[in-house]
Amino acid sequence: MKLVIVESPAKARTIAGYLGAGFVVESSIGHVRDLPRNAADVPVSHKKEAWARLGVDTANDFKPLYVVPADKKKQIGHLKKLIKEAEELYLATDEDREGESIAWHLTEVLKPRIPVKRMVFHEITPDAIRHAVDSPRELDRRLVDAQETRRILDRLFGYEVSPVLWKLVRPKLSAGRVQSPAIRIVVDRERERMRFRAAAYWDVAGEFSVAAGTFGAILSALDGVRIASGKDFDREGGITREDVMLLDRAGAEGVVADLDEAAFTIRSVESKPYRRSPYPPFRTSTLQQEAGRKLRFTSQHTMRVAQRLYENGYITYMRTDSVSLSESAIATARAQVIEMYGREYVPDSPRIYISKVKNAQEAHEAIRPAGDTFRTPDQVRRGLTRDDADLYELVWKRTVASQMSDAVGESVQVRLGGTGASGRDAEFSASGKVISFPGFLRAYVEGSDDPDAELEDQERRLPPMSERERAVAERLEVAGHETKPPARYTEASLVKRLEDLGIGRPSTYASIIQTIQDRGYVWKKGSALVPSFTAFSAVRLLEEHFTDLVDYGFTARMEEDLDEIADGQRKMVPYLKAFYFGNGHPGLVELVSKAFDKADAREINTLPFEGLEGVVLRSGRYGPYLERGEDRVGVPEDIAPDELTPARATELLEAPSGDRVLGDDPVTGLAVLVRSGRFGPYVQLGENGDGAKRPTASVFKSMSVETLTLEEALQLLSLPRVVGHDLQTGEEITVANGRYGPYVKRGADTRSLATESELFTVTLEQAMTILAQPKRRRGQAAKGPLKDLGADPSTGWNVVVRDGKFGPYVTDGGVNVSLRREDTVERMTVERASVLLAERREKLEAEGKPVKAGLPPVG
DNA sequence: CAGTGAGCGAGCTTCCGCTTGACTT
Repeated sequence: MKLVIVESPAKARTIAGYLGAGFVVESSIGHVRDLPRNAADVPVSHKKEAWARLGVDTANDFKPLYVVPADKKKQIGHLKKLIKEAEELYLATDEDREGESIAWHLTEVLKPRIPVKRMVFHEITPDAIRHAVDSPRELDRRLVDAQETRRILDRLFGYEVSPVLWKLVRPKLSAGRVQSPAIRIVVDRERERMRFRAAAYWDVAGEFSVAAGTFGAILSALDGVRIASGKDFDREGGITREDVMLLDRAGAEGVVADLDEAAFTIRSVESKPYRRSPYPPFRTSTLQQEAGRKLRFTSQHTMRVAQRLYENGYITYMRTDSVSLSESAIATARAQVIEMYGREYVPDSPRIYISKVKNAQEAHEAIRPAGDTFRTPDQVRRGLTRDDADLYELVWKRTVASQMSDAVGESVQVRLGGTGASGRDAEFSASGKVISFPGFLRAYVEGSDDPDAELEDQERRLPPMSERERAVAERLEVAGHETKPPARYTEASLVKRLEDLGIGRPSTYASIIQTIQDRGYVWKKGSALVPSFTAFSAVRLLEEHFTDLVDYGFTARMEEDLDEIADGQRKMVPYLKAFYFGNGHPGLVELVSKAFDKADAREINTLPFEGLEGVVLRSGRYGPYLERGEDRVGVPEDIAPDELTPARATELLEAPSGDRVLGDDPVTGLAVLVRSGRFGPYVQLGENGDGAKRPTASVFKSMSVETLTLEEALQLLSLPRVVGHDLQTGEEITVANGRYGPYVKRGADTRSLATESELFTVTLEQAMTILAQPKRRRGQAAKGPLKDLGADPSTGWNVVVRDGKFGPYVTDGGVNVSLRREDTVERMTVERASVLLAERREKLEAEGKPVKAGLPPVG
């Protein structure tokens, strides 16, 4: 028996059918080993290494630590069993960097003692598979090196830079080679929108009739001077040309009045041949784009549906950057076109598409209907859900159209003019398009992100007319226009932009979109991707401190370097050394430490906002807020950054706060308010305004905001209360409500009170009694140790298990250490605790921190 | 982002790219 391993189970099933008896075809289900994802993934043997956090030994030639992820263990076990019965192993993973790497990892994990052959194919047809089996090759270690370099670089980037964001922006944020430029693209577009100033312009639209019919035309020039239109303005609202005339409403109305009785003549009719070729077949990115535009699918939904179609044999593999079709697929497409539309709808020779995508690895075919004869959408629709059938139809149409003839026709440009009462010459123009042979357009028209552009493709017929023919203005109307800011990215257009930059891979486009939303960098408003204020802070930090890493060309340059590693012109270790430690330029380590030292959190979290004197926009722990002197007001989550105009900001700052006035304080005459704050409801004496501090007090938990009375509020505001003076020392004793609840205080000495109401009732004697008691540590003293383990055999100090805010821990009175994941309170022994404590002491010493002595056993 | 007093300590978050089921609700 010969064992063949491919990446995908569905592919394994297909190939098994082609190879027949004597072969067992199985799958690896993607990568089988990877760097440890987190501390829990690191094997015990390596936990102590300083580099365990990274999973890469940066001091020793970046040696990676590989582990088999939990969800792959079962399959690896299965493969190990199979290999025992096999006489030969064929590694048939994709022929690209990642596929070669999977093949190598398989040999490392399975350790086969039988002959191992590497076989590759780019299309799944019986001939191609047979040929691949008959002409195996060796594993290409240099290609594996290139993959390993890519993997390590991504890990170092992600795991070194993310902590900088945790410290300076917000915990749990992330940075990476792919996601960070993606966020930057979205933020950059929002910045453009914020800078954008609309420009208004007017023109005149006319309806004209000639002998053969009527048509619409737009005023294009007055006395030979071109009328300004949308393309003549820049994004700051300025006009970019001096030789055009800008019409305002009055100007446009003047033109209409002037032309009231004018006679018009056709001045020129120019026609040019029109020809368009079909689009190439789908690859992952274009499938996501078109499914987004035409079916309103998200990238993720498109991929889920495509996966289902693939597994059930409807389409070929859906994660591909290739646009090429197998010979048999081309033949099938052409035959289907002839059958459905006729022979004139296929060109004489087949169309061959070659990928122009940066970094294309071309391990697969384009996405097309599976099989040697394509089932038509009508044939499959019955057995499929609506979404499945719609996506199949899209794939089918695009594939068939890609082998069809060009669309051919004529485009026509007409100019006509007349003289106004004032003697001023006015010229109008109109354009039309007539398609004489639709070719591929019969089957497929690509969608567009821009609705105006979509109209461009449509046929617009003009009536036949000739030069010097008379035209009558049936109607002339003024029309006002405004320039529009550049549109926000959609999932589809962001995927396209990333692909154009060579960032990300077909298998990751959908997850990139997901990640940047999960991290709170981007949110969706309809189908538009809107960057959060956090994204602005993060991008700013990265731009200032990791300029090269978020450069849009970084991945493209990395890919060139990886190609050189795959070619043998360059070596992995020196490359990673230069990236990490620097080489004539600062390395990653230096950039990270500089960012930690120098970056100013306050500055990074100050966001772009202009137009209001004394008002700044900041991003804080509780989200974005506007600050004006003492006043602070939160910015609602659903406001997009470019919508926060000075007018909107003023509105927020002036908005009634929802505070309730309970009445006036009889002593000061000031208003008493209930407000809602960070720590819950509180009462305040006097309105904000002059910057003076206002006394406040938290509303007791036993009180309700709705029924709170002025009397209760005044009582609350009477805190802190002086209870009296210490009978011995004369020190003042007060009671107050603090962040840990009610307490009594004498100098620096404090004790908690049991209830809030005691704040009003406690007498001096009671306060003295409470203060005389030893300080109770919350939890510890109250609950006592969970378990007493007795004397540590190595130190002699008494060890107990206690419960803390981070869960159970052992302590000898000097050093504390949390129980590990594998420990439980019940199973804890003094021997185990002794080991944990020794480790902790060692670590403290290594970090130069003081190690406190423990306490001996009592008695 | 109202202000206010402590204590004893920890470990985690995160990358990109290959692939599917196995989970829970």
